[in-house]
Amino acid sequence: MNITIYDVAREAGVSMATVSRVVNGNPNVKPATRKKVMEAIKRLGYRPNAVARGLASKRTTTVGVIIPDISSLFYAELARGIEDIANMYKYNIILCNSDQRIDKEIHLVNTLLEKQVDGLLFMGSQITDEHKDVFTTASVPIILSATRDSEGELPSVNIDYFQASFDATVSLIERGHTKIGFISGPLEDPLIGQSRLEGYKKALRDAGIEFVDEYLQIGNYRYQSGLDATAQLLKLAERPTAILAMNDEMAVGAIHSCQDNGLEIPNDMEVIGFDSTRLCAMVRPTLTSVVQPMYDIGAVSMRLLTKYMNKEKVEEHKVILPHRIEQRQSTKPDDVDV
Amino acid sequence: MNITIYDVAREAGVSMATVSRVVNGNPNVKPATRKKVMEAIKRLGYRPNAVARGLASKRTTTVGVIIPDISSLFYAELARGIEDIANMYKYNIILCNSDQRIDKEIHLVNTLLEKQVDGLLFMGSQITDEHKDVFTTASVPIILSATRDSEGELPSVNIDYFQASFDATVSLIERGHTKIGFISGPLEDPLIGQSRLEGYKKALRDAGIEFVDEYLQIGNYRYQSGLDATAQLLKLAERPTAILAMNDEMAVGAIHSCQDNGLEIPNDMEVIGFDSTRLCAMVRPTLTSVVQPMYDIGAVSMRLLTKYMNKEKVEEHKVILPHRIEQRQSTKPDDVDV
DNA sequence: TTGAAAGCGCTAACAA
DNA sequence: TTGTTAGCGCTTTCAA
Repeated sequence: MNITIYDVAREAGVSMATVSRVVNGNPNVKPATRKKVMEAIKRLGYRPNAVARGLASKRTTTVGVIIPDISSLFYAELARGIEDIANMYKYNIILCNSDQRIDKEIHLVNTLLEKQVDGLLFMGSQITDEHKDVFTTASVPIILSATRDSEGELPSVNIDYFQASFDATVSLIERGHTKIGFISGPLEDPLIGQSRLEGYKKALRDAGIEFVDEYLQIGNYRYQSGLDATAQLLKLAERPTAILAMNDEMAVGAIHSCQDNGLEIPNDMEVIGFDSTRLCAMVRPTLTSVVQPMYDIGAVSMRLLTKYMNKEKVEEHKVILPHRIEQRQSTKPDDVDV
Repeated sequence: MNITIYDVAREAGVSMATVSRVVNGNPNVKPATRKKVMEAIKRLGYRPNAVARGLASKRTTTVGVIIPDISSLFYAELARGIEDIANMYKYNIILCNSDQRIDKEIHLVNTLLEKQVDGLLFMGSQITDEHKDVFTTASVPIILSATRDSEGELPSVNIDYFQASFDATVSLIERGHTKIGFISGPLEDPLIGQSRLEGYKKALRDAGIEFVDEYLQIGNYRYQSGLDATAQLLKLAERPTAILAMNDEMAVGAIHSCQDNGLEIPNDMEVIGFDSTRLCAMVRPTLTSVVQPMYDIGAVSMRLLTKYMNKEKVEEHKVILPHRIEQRQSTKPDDVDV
């Protein structure tokens, strides 16, 4: 059998309550008593049972994290941000991969709630009514991380995808481009996929440039799809002179595809990626990319969650983190005033 | 207040025990009774409390995972393997980043044991006596994943790092190289870092090639260090004609550094990486690399852990997974028999 | 096939 | 400052 708080109490000649106080750092204990208890704990090798504590106190100091795929560079970085802050506040995280499958997502939410997590961090694509149904059955706070619901009812941490994509497109237009290829991720995702496409379209519209259907290519965020999408673009009679890809991996594919076709970057083709992952430095020429602060999104999400869990006042329930464009070699240097 | 098993029992007009049986799929329940209970559960929106269950049953269906850094491509892939298999066996994982800091590792093991995990998966660099001390206080199985203890007492899942490095070096020697640069990770890590260096040295020795101190460069597994290490190698009077790097990221750095210096790959320099991550496809020329099946290491580790947790017979406590070299364009094609 | 009841190891009033 | 005690919500004998 394992050592329990009761064994420690007997060994130290005090009550369970006193041991509990010592273990939990309650100041109402005479130093001498505390010492006795500490010694008994050491002698017995006592290790408090967090499950029993959780049952009695109704707090588990554990939060659930539902993530599409931890093996993706993007989400791994985000997860690291979450875990660092969780760790700072003495929480542990139960991490679950959902593969963006709705049934799995719902199932995981239920499982995590059964496990009595103190809060939930959710990353996914769309928030359906089914999601909202489970969410409302939860008695603990839930935060959307790099994910939004269309009505914007739930607390969330994001960047402004529309604006980021808009800005990147504008920066290309300002360089004189009118034929801009757009390599999107799947459009099923209404709030990231769609928003970014809308940002692109808006920038064109603002500049009086017509949207050309063939310039829109749908990828799957993988290298190969960037390669393929670009091959399609290059086949067009009126081929684009610049490409905006919705993540870095596809952008690297775009660069290579261009190079394979004898184009020189950035002179024959300018390319901008998205996410500004480490990958940007690992390609020649290096990749200009929209910085999406993934680690920060995770960290801020977790920080926000701790506030909800502690029932602190939260003034901003929907956090938008800033983005910017990191210039590297796949775009021409900005004109410099002399 | 939340709905408890007692509420369901009353609603269904049965005892708590019967509800428990239904919830746990115990067959000794009359179908009609089961139906009554199921309906009551649905009506009340009952959600079993896993913490209470854990306390009563002494099983949490949760395993602890201690990983150096989830944001590393290598470990993220491994973690995905772990989680997939855990999920398959209905376990959840509590994931913790250790940053390879011993004090943090020890602390995490203790925290996870307090949380009553049913088992532990440990990834780190070296297993010190301090590690072994905590490990022995655990009453649940612990498995080392991509990590080994020098004495080889604990169950573990690995590849043969010595042999992998040996094989890669031999393949270069067989291509006629005698001047082979070796970009290592930090050598503090005795079982991965050192083993691989030894494999390299042994291959040279077997071929009667002398080990040249300057050909050994120490990196930190990041792109920049591959760039820097290679720059050093290229400065040598007798510069290498081939480079073996201990991960893909550094190998890509090596490729770029060579190209920056006007060398053509693979003609002027052959390069082999390690891990065979997706990165290999994302560089021109594509990178030949030693395949270390990271996902599988995670999956097999978790599978092994389930066996221990179920007290099944395990014939092989130390699993060595096969490795191989994936030929791509950074090495010259093998001679083909006509 | 079902129910009664004794814990699991701890926290948190409350009392002293 | 310390102890007593009643749960927390469930599983698991044991008996019926």
